[in-house]
Amino acid sequence: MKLSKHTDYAFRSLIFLAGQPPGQRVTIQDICDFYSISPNHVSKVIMQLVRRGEVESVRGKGGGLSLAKAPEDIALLDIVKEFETTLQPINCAEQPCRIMGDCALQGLLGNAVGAFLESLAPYTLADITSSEVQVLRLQAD
Amino acid sequence: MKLSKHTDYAFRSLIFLAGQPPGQRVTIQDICDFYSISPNHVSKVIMQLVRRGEVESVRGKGGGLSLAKAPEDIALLDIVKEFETTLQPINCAEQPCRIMGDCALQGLLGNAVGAFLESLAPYTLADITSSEVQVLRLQAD
DNA sequence: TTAAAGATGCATAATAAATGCATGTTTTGA
DNA sequence: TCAAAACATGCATTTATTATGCATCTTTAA
Repeated sequence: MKLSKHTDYAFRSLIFLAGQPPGQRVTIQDICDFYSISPNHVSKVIMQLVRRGEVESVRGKGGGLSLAKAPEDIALLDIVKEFETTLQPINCAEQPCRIMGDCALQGLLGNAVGAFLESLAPYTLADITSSEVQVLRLQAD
Repeated sequence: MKLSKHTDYAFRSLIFLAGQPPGQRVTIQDICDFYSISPNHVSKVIMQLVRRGEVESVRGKGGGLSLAKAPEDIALLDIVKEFETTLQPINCAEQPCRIMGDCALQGLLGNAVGAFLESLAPYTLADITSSEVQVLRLQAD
């Protein structure tokens, strides 16, 4: 029971972007250099965030990335929902389980996932971006 | 974010065993026939349950499996904990993340997993074994 | 003493995740 | 206008994990 690296990279990219001074643009390369991760994946993750409206991208020379929303307006829950391919703990339907329909397990597990998500619901990007993180970028240069 | 088939098979095996009349023994083959799943995995899952003391196994001719405890005494949470290889949603430590220690994400996700587990905590095998399931075995014969 | 049935280890296959490479598109600035 | 920067995207490859299958051993009752 773990989250995918897509989700991980999405969070890290957002944290990095949130740590920039206002108006500052950042390249995918910057993000990857900072965390020592592969540009290929990050690129795809960022694209998804752009399409969703959390990140703004400017193409061409001098372009780069920045947050399209205030950190307070980016819900962690939305990120998890976007990047997790499945939130079903057990799939009873593919090659249907014989006791399906009469089995209370599905319901209980569904509630448990619900509790997981609910627990994240109150938080936004602002809650996981400390002031210290903001300094890191500057140190990195 | 999903549970492994090990966990799935463990639940299903337990449900099947709980559905037997008292004193009745059942073979791994019976379980696999009933659900149309592979004996190899089930065999290993059952072994783990035997070692843990949830299932009793009798080897040799005429042997088989039965519950070693009352369904009320088999906590669903214990099964999940046993069969899930990891309950860490994100691993910040392997190739350490640069903002580790300063990142609140870990804590929030940890709480979310906690909420997931807590939600399962009140329930036992008895809660997911309806009387109707008990009939299924008989129909299968 | 044989056959049933659990116990176990190893090998293979399937799936999904992660990564890398190549190329296209947009845009700025010289 | 052209070259370089930087995002955008698709495809191929690798890796890791999960799942399955096969072979063999051990136990035990009939």
